[in-house]
Amino acid sequence: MMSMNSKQPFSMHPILHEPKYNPLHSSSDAIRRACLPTPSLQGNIFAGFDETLLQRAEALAAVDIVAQKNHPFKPDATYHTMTTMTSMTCTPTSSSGHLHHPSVLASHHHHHHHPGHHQSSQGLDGDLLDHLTPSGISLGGMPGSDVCSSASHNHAAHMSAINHMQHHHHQQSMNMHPHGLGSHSSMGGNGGEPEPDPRELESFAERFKQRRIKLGVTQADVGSALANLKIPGVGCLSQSTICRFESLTLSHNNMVALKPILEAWLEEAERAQREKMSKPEIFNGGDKKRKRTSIAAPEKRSLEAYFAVQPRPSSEKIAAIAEKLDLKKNVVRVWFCNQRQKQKRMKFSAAH
DNA sequence: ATGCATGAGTG
DNA sequence: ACTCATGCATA
Repeated sequence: MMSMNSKQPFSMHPILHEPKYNPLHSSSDAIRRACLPTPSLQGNIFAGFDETLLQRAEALAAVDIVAQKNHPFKPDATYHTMTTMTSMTCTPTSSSGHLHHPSVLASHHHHHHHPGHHQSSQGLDGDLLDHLTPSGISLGGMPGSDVCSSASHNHAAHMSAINHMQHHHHQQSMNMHPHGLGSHSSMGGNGGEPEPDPRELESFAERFKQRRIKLGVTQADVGSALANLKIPGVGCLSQSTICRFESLTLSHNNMVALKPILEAWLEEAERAQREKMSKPEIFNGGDKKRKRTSIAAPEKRSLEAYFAVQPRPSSEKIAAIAEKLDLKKNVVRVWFCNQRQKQKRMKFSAAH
């Protein structure tokens, strides 16, 4: 047995590599913040009261529970993060596991944005959550469970050997200023990936998937195989990322950054296969895991309702919401972060 | 295919 | 404390 080889054990190079993608596009416009499944609520909230929102959400939630009798787990129970030194990273579902270093695929354009706050509906949220405020809650009837201040982040470090190095400034939406329109692509430092054209990306993703399947390779395989390409600054990627690439559920910049890499892999894979075909030879072919928190439907509904009113609640509000829903503050915070990311993607794809 | 989570980089 | 890119775990 000799089998394969072609695998490199390690490859850690802290290369700082900056993929530069032309800052031009910036085509993300069309900012619309409401595409959540609770349109009816949104409209009314502002008109009248905040409490309504909550009660509605929770009432619905309650109904939900009863109706479905489905309450798999307590929001709180499922949470544990222990990656007791999980070995390395990439060991997807099938075949090959290499080391890698995810990284730098980030693209950066210009940067600026203002995280802290902005936007309309700011005054509103205040009202909305007023009830939630600690004082309000106490009265409300949830004596409770403390948890309020608990930073609660039990996750032990999960040191994977991964080195992320990205470099990004910021980009899209919000603060892009259209001045400089006459611009053209590439001029400053664009050498490889010319157009951030959504159409092109879309068709590429589709072709990619098709060719990948033709090669008989899984998404996970692609992810780990990337490390074999030895592209500076590029290690392997997860099945998740490949899947998201194919389904266009990554941010535009992320898609643009990944495209050349996956394209390179595809070419290489097809070339390798041709080579194999040409010669009739042989071939060949635990620890503690992190537990994923599962937010129950009722809580999720409430969160969505809050999000519709205020996508960026303050820390205090997050804490209040967390207590109210009996969730860890960190879980709520992360939920909002993920929700924002998701919404951003949705906005983008909706615009194209 | 997706939900929740981590972490680097940035302010 | 946020955004963004990614990943692990899971439905």
